[in-house]
Amino acid sequence: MDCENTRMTHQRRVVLEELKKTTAHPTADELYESVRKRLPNISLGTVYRNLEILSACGQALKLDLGEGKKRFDGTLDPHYHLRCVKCGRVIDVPYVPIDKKIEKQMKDLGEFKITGVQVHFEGICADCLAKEQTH
Amino acid sequence: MDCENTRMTHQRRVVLEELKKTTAHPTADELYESVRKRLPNISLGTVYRNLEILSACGQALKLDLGEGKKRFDGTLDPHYHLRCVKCGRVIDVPYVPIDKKIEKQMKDLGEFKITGVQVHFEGICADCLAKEQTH
DNA sequence: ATCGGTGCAAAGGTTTTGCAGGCGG
DNA sequence: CCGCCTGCAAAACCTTTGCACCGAT
Repeated sequence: MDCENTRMTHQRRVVLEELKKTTAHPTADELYESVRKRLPNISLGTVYRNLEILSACGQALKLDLGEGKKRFDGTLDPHYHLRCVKCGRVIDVPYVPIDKKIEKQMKDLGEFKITGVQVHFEGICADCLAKEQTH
Repeated sequence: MDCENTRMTHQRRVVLEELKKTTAHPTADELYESVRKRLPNISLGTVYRNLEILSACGQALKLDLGEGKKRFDGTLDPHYHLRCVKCGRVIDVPYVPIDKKIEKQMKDLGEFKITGVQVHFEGICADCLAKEQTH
């Protein structure tokens, strides 16, 4: 996509700002709700269009954790994600350089060229672990 | 889900058989088309319901590679998947035990309990690599 | 002034579901 | 027989898109 000819409109700026404010990995609709508090007239379509452009141009990450909807992330530093199977929350997992290891092991296979790896974890988050111990 | 009280109906059997026939990782709709050749009256809803039950009960795998639709896999032996960014095909990648390594490294983090890892690759398949060299 | 962006609403694609009848164990 | 399963169709969701107007550069 052509990232040169994009304009930083008010709407796009607010979408990006709201996304960077949170670590909750909001869906487009969730972000729409929080952006709407500042821009009551913004449309859901605009939020989708801006999230698409922002993620295509490297200013945000688009995540798909198999929930049937996409999530977005304003944190660009390398990290992984864990989806809590109890509460559904998506939390950040500190980066350890496993991508490279995987790719290195996989490179030997030779029948295809690997350009990227998606890694995400399933598990139980700290809050839900605590709840389990209480009961 | 309760896998004890499920019945092996004709439709369910054919869905599973057709899924096991292929390594193409069909979507629900693609599988519907191939099942329909044997059961012309089956409905798409039935295919969806059976794929849900079969994957919940460990007789098939449900894949989500971020395409906006799910794929299904009748091969239960451990293996990974690579989605070709050129042609969109999903091909099998032989298993090397990286899951365990990742989990081991991640276990030390302690703030959450990791129960599973999803790993999938992006790249260029053998066919598309061959085409690139021709041109 | 240009041309990308916006709001609105409709449409698109995938998946789920309510219902009445059918059939497997 | 009981109760899971089916076909059908509508609905539920998430996301994209056509259009006319607006506004960033």
